[in-house]
Amino acid sequence: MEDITRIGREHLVVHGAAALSLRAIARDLGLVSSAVYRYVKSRDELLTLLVVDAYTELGDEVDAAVAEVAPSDHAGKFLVLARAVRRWAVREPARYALLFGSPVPGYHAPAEQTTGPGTRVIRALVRIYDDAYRANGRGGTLPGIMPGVPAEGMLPADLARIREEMGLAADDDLIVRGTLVWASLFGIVSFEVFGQYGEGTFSDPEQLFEQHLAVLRSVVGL
Amino acid sequence: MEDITRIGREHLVVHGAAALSLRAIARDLGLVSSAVYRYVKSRDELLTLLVVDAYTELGDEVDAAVAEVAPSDHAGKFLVLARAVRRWAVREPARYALLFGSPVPGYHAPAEQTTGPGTRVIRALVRIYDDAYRANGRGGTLPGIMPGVPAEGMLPADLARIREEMGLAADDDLIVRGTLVWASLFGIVSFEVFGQYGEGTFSDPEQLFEQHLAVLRSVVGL
DNA sequence: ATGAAAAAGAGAGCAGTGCTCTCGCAATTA
DNA sequence: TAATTGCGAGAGCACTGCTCTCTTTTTCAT
Repeated sequence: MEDITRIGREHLVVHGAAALSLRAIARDLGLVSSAVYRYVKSRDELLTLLVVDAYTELGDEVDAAVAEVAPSDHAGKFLVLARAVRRWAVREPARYALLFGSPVPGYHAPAEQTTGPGTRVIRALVRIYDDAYRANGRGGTLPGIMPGVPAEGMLPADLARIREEMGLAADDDLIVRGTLVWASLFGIVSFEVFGQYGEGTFSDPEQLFEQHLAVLRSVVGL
Repeated sequence: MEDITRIGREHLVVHGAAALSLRAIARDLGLVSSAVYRYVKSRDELLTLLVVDAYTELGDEVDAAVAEVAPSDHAGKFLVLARAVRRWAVREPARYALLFGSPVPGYHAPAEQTTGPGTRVIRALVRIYDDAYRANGRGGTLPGIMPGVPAEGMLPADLARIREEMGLAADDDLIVRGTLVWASLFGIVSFEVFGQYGEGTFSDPEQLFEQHLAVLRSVVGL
């Protein structure tokens, strides 16, 4: 099993997510293709294995980075979290694509196995926001939402449910801003990893990333 | 050729990007597989065709939406642009994934065919920022970048080149914020389309999107 | 140690894929 | 009318996921 996931990981980084082939893995293992079906029920199950594996490694690295920062340094925790995400993504573009790119066709990750490791980053992020909110209050540094867009529809109920499920103190506005910064973080990382900025547009993506982080900090009041 | 792209588009929306099969398209056309190779050199070329097709449709809809707004209403133009992007993405998730998801394995879009239509949205977005900057100046509504993160490395040179190539008036800070909002926009759209928020977390994604837009407006000073 | 049970792998085979080749028919053009 | 060109058919190669049966190896209890 370990051999299969190890070779699978290698194939992932070399050939990409959707080109993952059980037969090729079997060849590398010195086995015939049918033999690996003893251990892995299908290609989808192998994908799930690799998804969980990737989520876990990303989560471990993010947690380790955040743990290095003093508990009261909320802004510092935010920065190292974001940098840990980017570092992992740049180092492992194929596995990043597996997690945050287009869903693999015909494959739907089973929620019961992937939601746990798949939510580690956002849970760490939310904890940082909420700790800062509890420590400093609202802070007053947040640029105000433009008037004329009150939360409508089911959104307030959703936010209340999220606050309860995750045991948050943050108000609606901060939760909304938190999800925005969360999605923005992966948006800018995806743009860099997937080459959406265009070839050679930014010769120093890390510098651009740091500038973006500085703005995102102010968005969420850190 | 039109039939091929049409059927290809249909297959795209039904089966997804990487599952695109020339043989299946040939079947739907009542042809044998080798016959379509008269018109399309390879599967990759068909993908390029569909990529350009999708970029063009997205660009057309964005441009049409922006053109409906009064030239002086820069914030309104920004909002309708963002909504047009989201609307198209939600309506065409498979084609959106083809453009903004993980790159299809083994396929590299030829720049000379895709960069033109592929940059229409960002060019429209940059034009909005820059028009607003020219009309209102810096505005002073932008929350300041936190101290300690001056632009370093090659970034200032890159920004200067971009300013010249696109004929911009905006200063470095606004260009950086513009790219951030650009990436953030596609980040939040991707999260919604690719289901990264989690099943049922937000029952009204459009409301969340509107809240995010309101914050993004303030990020770029609109 | 022996014999039964379980595990592991081999091999064939089915249906599908991208793609290349040759062959034949049909339409167009000189 | 004759030649050229365009278009489709069909076979074939190497690949994929996956299922089936068969054989070998290992494990374990007696």
